[in-house]
Amino acid sequence: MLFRHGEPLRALYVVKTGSVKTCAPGMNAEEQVLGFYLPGEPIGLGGIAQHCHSRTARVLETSAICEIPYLPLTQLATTLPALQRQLYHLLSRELNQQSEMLLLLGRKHAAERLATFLTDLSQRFGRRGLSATEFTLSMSRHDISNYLGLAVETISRLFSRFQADGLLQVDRKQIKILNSVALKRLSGAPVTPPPRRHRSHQQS
Amino acid sequence: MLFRHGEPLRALYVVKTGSVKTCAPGMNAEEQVLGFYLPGEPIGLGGIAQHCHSRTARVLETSAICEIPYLPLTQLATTLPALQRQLYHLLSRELNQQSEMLLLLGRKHAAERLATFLTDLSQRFGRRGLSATEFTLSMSRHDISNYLGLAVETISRLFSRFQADGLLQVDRKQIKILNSVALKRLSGAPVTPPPRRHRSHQQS
DNA sequence: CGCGGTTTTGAGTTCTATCAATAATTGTGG
DNA sequence: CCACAATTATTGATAGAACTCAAAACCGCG
Repeated sequence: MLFRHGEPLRALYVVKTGSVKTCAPGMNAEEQVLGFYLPGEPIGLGGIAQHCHSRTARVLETSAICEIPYLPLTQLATTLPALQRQLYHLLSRELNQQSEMLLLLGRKHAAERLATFLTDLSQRFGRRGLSATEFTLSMSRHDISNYLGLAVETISRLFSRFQADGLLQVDRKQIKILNSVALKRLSGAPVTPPPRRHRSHQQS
Repeated sequence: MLFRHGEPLRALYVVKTGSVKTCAPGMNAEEQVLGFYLPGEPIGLGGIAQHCHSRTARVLETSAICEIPYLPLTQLATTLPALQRQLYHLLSRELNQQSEMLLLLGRKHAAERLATFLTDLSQRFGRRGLSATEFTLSMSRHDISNYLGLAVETISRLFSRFQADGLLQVDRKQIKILNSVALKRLSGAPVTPPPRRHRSHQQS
């Protein structure tokens, strides 16, 4: 564990290799997964103001983490406007990512959520020079389900379905995206909004 | 409308009287409601880094809004560390509020969501010296449902149910909280986690 | 008073959670 | 290294929560 919710903030962190998840204490025992962090991504921004961590950060696998001591950073920031701006920028990026999650949790159904999750991961891997179509999930199905607000079984079923539909090739934690276009379309607004016809006896 | 998503950020705003909602463009035409702002609460923080608004802000009723020009503010902040810190603090508060919403949308069912929403409003009114038990909702059922990730009909039914259960007294937009304790308990982790028994023929 | 909009209520359907059981994988000690 | 236990993942059956469609009730307003 990198740090725990509530601890005094001694440093910020950047993932060098491996991956990290951040969690907040949920309602009933189980904590809520709030984000996954891949190489190059900064962790702990949310605690800057309170001088204590707002999340708990756990590594998902053997990882190399770069530690940025907090005090020197803020002191430097007071004299370096560019650094100051960069910190704002990172904070604000976090905020916008969370807004995306609000949209996902509030308006998307299960398949859209998983598709969004996978496309997002894909893009982030791609941005780091890694393969955008073939990667391994460092987090468990359980973590994914928690993050996406679904049941583990739903995630499992969706992986099976996506594979059956030729969107993915899934082998345990190894993912290969076969049809990124369809996946992306599925993740956002489907061109044809699910034309659900019930009351089918009322057809004209 | 106060400002629109994407516009250059000219000022931050603080609600003096009335109320405001912020929205982001959703997937299918309809935009997603991301927050409601009551008197005393600051709007527009999310855009600080990009120098442009990340949300659209719409007033919900006749309101008095205080405008804080952006440039002077940031310039002042570079020389006033206390102001700088205050800005971080507000940004970070926004972040934590959103985390709460992630929890709500990801793990709570409909009744818990509405109960959370009402207790939150109640507390915020109370903090401003207004009645915490009796207030009027400035937003439509539709806005509430959008914000909470539910259907309008569900909101309506829940208001009816809460009233039938003696939790609230609802008259159109007038709300009177009759049992704030029960409401609060409902909003978080119920003491007895919903003991749903299906397969009831298997009872011992 | 009649009209558009919002809210409420009702009926039926769908999606996803839950329960249950099995299979696959990982970890552990002999 | 293998057998066993323990976790994690998959698959199936069922139930329940919430959505959709539909229509009525209610409200504000010209």
